[in-house]
Amino acid sequence: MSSTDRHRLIAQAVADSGSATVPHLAELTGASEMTIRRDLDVLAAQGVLERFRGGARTLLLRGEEPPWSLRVHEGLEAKRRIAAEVSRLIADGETVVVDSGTTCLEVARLLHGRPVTVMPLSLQAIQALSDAPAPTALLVPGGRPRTGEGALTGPLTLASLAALRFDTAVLGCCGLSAAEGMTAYDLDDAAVKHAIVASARRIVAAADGSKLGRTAHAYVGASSLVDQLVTDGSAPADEVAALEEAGTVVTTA
Amino acid sequence: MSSTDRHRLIAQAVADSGSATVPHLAELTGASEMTIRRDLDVLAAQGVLERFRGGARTLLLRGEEPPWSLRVHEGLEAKRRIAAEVSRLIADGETVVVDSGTTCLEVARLLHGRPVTVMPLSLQAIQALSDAPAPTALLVPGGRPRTGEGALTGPLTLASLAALRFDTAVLGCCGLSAAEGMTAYDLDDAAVKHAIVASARRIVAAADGSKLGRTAHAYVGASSLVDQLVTDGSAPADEVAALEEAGTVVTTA
DNA sequence: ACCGTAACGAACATTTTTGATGTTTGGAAG
DNA sequence: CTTCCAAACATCAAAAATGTTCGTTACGGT
Repeated sequence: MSSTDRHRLIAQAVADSGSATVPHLAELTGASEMTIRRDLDVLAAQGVLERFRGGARTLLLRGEEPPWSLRVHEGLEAKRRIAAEVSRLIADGETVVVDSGTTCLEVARLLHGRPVTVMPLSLQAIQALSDAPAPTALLVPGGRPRTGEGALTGPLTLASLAALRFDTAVLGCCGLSAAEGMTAYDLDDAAVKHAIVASARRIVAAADGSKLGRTAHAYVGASSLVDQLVTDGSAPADEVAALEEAGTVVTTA
Repeated sequence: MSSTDRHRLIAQAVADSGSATVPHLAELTGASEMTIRRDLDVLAAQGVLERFRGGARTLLLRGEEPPWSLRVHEGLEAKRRIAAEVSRLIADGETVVVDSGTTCLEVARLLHGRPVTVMPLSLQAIQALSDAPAPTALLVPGGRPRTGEGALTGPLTLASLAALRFDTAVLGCCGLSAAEGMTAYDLDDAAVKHAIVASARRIVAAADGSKLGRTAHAYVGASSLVDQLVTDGSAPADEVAALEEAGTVVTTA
């Protein structure tokens, strides 16, 4: 078993019952107690759980977004397929702003080396593009990165977006439905997405099926502001139909 | 011999005689020709040299700044000592802006985990601080990173600096002398340094001895704008005396 | 334009290095 | 006083670097 698999198993077990002891987790995973302790330290540093003497308790509130480290590896192929489709929609020479989030990170990775100008809104995506060869032009927005997430937000980010105009925006979203529009997990993020929408001529949303029909806490705008949606096979058909009805072109990767 | 040592040896040999053949470099380093070819590919990608069939020729113009990849490992201990001294000058709770450059990168590394607010002006430093735990607050400036260097410059950078005020600025410089003031390698960089100076109450310059008494191409300002200079034992005594005369507090690490 | 030689790069084998894991032991927390 | 923890060391596996071989490609001479 790989260490990330074990991490996921531990996080799951702790989240399910609220807490777990070191010996229990050692038996569950087949690893030694020392390894479990080291894993718990890592997960605690990621904000997934909280250590106490002898074990750990969960910090994940139901309904809240799970931390970045757990989301990256989840449904990677689906994200890659969606990202590939999004990348196909972007022509050489365009200027593109890429939102934060795990799906958008994959999009950024695919733009590596292509002759486009990219402004990514997360530290992870900036890092992925920082060693890109000549044809790719990187633009860094200002902002405060959210811990773990790496998503840039705040006045500096809004100012950077306001100072520029883009051909295409690649938006990730936490929730998207024809009825409730696009939603994000918190207001800061929603403000950034709003600024992105205002700065780009074409809005492409990248969202796996689980995001469709869902509604998160912070409202970004009506679904009609999305020109094109790229999703995967798990998208609910009725929601897709409703979005198409509202004027969004939907592509299934 | 480590691979970076060999890279440096190759870069040196090619720079010295303008060009070198693969067999010659293989004999010089004791490595196989295949390894030399792979090394040359790496160095070519870094912009250090240019491949031609059978060997490589240098791309380093005399007087021009050598590329980042060659500077990082040069005089590392001296840089670390200087950085440690700079770090000692920064109190907990301060807001700090850290310039680009290899010495400043070491300063950023030492601020990792300390209870300070930091805005680094290079991608490398941002990366070094991106996983910093809670007490450290990271602020990302906007800008266009220079390839290889990672130094952020341009209007977005200037705007980010103009929007903020800092307790302390840590400046790296290419040249510093009492007579000629502080100089940078190019105008964009000089403009950024100028903005840094305008946004910080206290200016700390970090420069090893080789920078003192030297003058680069782009003028930043008089040496008197530096409140405190941290340098090392290799600094020329007369230059240090002249800077102290002009009002700069000089510390030797 | 053709051909021979030398250089190149892909593929594989081998070595070195690095990172992860397990074990032991002294010390700290409850 | 018992249990848990973390540092130190040993061990193992994965990954990277390096060397070797061989088919292919580019250059120079004719």
